[in-house]
Amino acid sequence: MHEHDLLKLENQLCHRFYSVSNAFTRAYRPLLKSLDITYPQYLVMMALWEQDNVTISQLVEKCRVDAGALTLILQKLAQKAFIVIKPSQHDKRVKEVALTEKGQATKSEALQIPKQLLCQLQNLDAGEMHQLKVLIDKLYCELATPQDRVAANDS
Amino acid sequence: MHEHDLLKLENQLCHRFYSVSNAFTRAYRPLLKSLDITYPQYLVMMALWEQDNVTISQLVEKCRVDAGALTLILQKLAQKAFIVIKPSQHDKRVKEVALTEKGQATKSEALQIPKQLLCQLQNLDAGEMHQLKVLIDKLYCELATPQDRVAANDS
DNA sequence: AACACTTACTTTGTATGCAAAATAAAATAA
DNA sequence: TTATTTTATTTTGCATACAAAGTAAGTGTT
Repeated sequence: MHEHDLLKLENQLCHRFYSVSNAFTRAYRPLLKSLDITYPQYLVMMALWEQDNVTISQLVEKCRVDAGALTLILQKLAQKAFIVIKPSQHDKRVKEVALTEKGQATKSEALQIPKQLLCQLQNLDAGEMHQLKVLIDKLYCELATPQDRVAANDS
Repeated sequence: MHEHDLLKLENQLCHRFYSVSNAFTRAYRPLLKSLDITYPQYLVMMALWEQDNVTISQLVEKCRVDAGALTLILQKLAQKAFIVIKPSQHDKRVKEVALTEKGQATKSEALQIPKQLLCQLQNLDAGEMHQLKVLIDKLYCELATPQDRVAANDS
């Protein structure tokens, strides 16, 4: 590849991720509307449906959401009564996040979301989907900062 | 895949794009610092280095940046004297964006950016990189809204 | 126990991303 | 030509993303 081409938008992997990531957010918005949550809030809820009663640090690691942003996201989810945030008994620095009954009940509604979205992606077969995931995971490991990498390998 | 697994974070393609896209932005930040531009501003500059004297609509289409956000991004770039924005003679609705001498000169410095970032991605060989691009492009076509899709196919 | 050090989280300031409404100007219809 | 509709861009309001600074509460050392 010519040096000149290195700066072409078409050749940037980053721009593809930028475009697709934003497209995902837009695609999820109408599906999430009935649940009254945003896409980052949905990520947090998915993490909690998988494992309840976790600390904020654990959510940061699992969801890969910025800690500062997560503070606000959790406040919103608490306002909407999906979760409860309480300080830990053992360590007052730590806060534990737990699903409310409403939060747990919402999981069954949310099951429709991935199904509806997958309908939009019939173009990719299961093999391509898998390959994409493998390649992206490989990419993330190199791209992430050393701290992120440690966290990613732990899981 | 069990229905229960559909909501696992690990199985979400969207979460991978979310993580990697944000990781890219963080990875670019230190590299772009010496140029005094942010990552979205860098996307716009790349588009202009490829084709100068374009309209704002053309930049929206090529960069896939939100039009509302682009207004601010262009104002920032104009403040820093990378570009000049002037209304079109023929159609007063349209604005044309042109690189200044400083903006053009910055391209040679910017050539270092992709090189430095590729050094962080030695894990992926050229074939994998290509495969990744192909799969992501395929994905974008399905994921984008009808309007986006039209624009993507035009290019 | 007093000090330094680390951890968990929040706050702050700046920069988008997005939908929807608003503006202004051109194109089209009547 | 006047009214209607479309197009190009900006504005608005809300929700992150991020780095860096700040706060409070444990830990470790001496």
